[in-house]
Amino acid sequence: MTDQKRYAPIIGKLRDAGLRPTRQRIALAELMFRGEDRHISAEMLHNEATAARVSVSLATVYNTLHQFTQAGLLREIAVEAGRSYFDTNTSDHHHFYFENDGHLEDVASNDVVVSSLPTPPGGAKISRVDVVIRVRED
Amino acid sequence: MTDQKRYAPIIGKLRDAGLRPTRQRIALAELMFRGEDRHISAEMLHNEATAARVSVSLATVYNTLHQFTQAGLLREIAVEAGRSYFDTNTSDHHHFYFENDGHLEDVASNDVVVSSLPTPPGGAKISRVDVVIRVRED
DNA sequence: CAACGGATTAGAATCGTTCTAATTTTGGAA
DNA sequence: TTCCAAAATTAGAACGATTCTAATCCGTTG
Ligand SMILES: [Mn+2]
Ligand SMILES: [Mn+2]
Ligand SMILES: [Zn+2]
Ligand SMILES: [Zn+2]
Repeated sequence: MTDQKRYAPIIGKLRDAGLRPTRQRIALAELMFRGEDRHISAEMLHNEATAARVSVSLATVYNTLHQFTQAGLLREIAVEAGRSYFDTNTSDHHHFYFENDGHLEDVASNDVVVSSLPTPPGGAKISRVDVVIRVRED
Repeated sequence: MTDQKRYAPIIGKLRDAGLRPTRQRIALAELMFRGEDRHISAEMLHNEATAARVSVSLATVYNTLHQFTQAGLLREIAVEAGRSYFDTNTSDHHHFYFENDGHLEDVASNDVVVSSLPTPPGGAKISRVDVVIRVRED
């Protein structure tokens, strides 16, 4: 199987998002979007790329994460000051945050119900509602 | 009126929290807790202290914010990676986050209802539930 | 294949925060 | 009061995550 075929879905995804399918973006997308949904930091992704013998600079990892986010392929989540996570699950859902080790897990979408949202002041429009359930183990 | 009397409530608050009422802690508490509830960053508080001609190092501002948080006088909030806010309102409530200028506002406590919280995996205990309603103006 | 513009890169720079080690202040004991 | 030990403050260095710069590379289009 040629790489062209192997990566056809990802290349299409990138093209649809208006992003050139470069070697780096294809490899990073491959790493992030294969398998299950993930919550990944820039450093984590950079390490994974290195482990997979994909040579990408950290700057490109950041560029790619932000471009993907802007294109709606990822969602950026801030739970602790200092580090951003990027969520490969862009559907409407909420999170457990494990304070012990700082990782995130999805909450099954119907397991949190936010009823009765307030009207934002001054005619502002709601762009997103984030529910973070902070938990501690042991 | 002597300073001793003027600051008596704040000094009591500090003592109750097991913190020595130093000049710096009294001044910072005075700045933060007078007036309405606030969502303030370390840099903002340091600037306010400077403007009020209170000489405090930035390190002490950070120390104080963390000590107050640990003592339950403040609550730390992360809405964007890179910067922490400290909330003088420690009661159970949620927030609007204005993406335009990055400021926070309280949501009247009964205006958000989170019904049916999920059980955390692996016997973890919920320590807090944060709801952030991201809004955009204009 | 040429060429233009977008993408990548190494490394420097920036930013918020934390750390270090020296100095000052506090509160209690004598 | 005076003295001391512990706690608090501080300047500045260090840190970790992220962003910037400006040189080089590569994808696309003609
Ligand atoms: Mn970002
Ligand atoms: Mn903190
Ligand atoms: Zn998620
Ligand atoms: Zn608040």
